[in-house]
Amino acid sequence: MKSSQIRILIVDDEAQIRRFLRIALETQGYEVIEAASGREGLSQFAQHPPQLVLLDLGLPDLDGKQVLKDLRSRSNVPVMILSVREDEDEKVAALDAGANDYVAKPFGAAELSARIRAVLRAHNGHQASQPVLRCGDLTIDVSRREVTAAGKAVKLSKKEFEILHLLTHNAGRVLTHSYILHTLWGPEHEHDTQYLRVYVGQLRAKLNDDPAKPHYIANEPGVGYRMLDHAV
Amino acid sequence: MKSSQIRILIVDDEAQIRRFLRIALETQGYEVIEAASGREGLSQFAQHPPQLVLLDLGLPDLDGKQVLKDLRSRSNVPVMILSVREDEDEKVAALDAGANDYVAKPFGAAELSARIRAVLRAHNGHQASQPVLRCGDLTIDVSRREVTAAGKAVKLSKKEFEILHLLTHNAGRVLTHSYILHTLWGPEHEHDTQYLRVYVGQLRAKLNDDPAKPHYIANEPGVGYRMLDHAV
DNA sequence: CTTTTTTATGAGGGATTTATAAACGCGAGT
DNA sequence: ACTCGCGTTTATAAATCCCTCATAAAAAAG
Repeated sequence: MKSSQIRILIVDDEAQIRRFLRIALETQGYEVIEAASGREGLSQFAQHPPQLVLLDLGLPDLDGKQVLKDLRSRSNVPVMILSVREDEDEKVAALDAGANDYVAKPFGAAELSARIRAVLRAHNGHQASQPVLRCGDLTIDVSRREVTAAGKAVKLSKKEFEILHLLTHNAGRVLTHSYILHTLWGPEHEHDTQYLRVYVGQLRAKLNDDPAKPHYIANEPGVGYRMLDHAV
Repeated sequence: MKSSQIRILIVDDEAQIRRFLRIALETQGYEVIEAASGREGLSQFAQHPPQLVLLDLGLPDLDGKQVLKDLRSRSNVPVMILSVREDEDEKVAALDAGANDYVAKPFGAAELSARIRAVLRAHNGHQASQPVLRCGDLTIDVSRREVTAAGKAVKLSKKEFEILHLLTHNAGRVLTHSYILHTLWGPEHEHDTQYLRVYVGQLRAKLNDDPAKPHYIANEPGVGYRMLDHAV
């Protein structure tokens, strides 16, 4: 079994920073593993090879640059340096040692995410890889276009997938009929509510969902539909 | 093959900055060409394709982001944004629009050079990184342009090879018709879906692949194609 | 309780998408 | 000039999906 979920290794000795990064990255759909020291980082890297490494330069045991060197000796995985040091020589040294980017602390979560996307995009070759959506026992791998419900793979048509994707992306919120229709069918079909009923019915059939006691898609009479997110 | 010298295009309306950059880059051995506006930048890009673009966001005619968009619609050349704006949203927007790096003015010449090296390294690295691609019982030797399926050598034409290469490089993911056409045929044939059908048919014939029960190339109706990666 | 609105679901026709063969134009090489 | 391979176009049958319609159940309103 291989999902296209992207794994990121954080190597930083400050637990607070690791926490902050983990939360920021997991909400983006990334899988996060941590290491509090250079040696642990290298060991983690060997055991669970990540697609990207976030590396702090100030580590207790090994120097961050040494860790980078070791990584580069065995892999060309993208490495982004996170550091408090604003020294230009430091940046140049790290970048020339093989780092793909150098972000000075403090940094915003949004900028870091965008830089991660940029680095991954450059490395994978142009196509930005999208994360895996999860909602209860439902997983949606957008780039693979694969859906599993309660462990079982479910084959969906294009429109079915679009509806499920839209609902899951806004899990918990009620999406009005007209909003869904406007988004997926276009403004001219905003009032063709029947379209939706048919497709939601097909979706529920494929997901083994009972409209009377919905596990996934719930109906809000007169308003629209919503994806249930019982305890994410 | 192009000349060994690496060409960099600077797009910035301030002559002073262009001068500063030109001096800094030429001492590093780069060939430098300049443009003072967005339109001139795009025209220069078309006439003398550079290996890297340094782009200022604040241009007199076109918006910098529009220039980036135009560049991205026809090339995946590395683009680094130079900007006085430190706004985080601005950075995120530029990076997500396809920029490879975002450097805030004022910056040091040494750091800029190092970042340029890092971006170029990452860009060149990913092409030379995998000399032979493997996916199931399919092997693709990129430099030799040789393909074997289930042990047997398969002779492919240029376009057939490009399609198979692109699909295999993103094995598992669904690549949309328009993405494949845009990448291999160019933006103007983005909607000529029939091209693809013919070539995918030829590929499947040469690979002995049955469209009804595909072993290699699977169709996602209404979306695109994907290479199957059963248990890598 | 009756009426009206909203929802669920099955089934089939029509339109779109796909697979495949085959013809055409073009340049490279013989 | 001829052939051959390749990329492009056209044509057509088959497969698939989207939409429509009909009907029944459920919910809301009167």
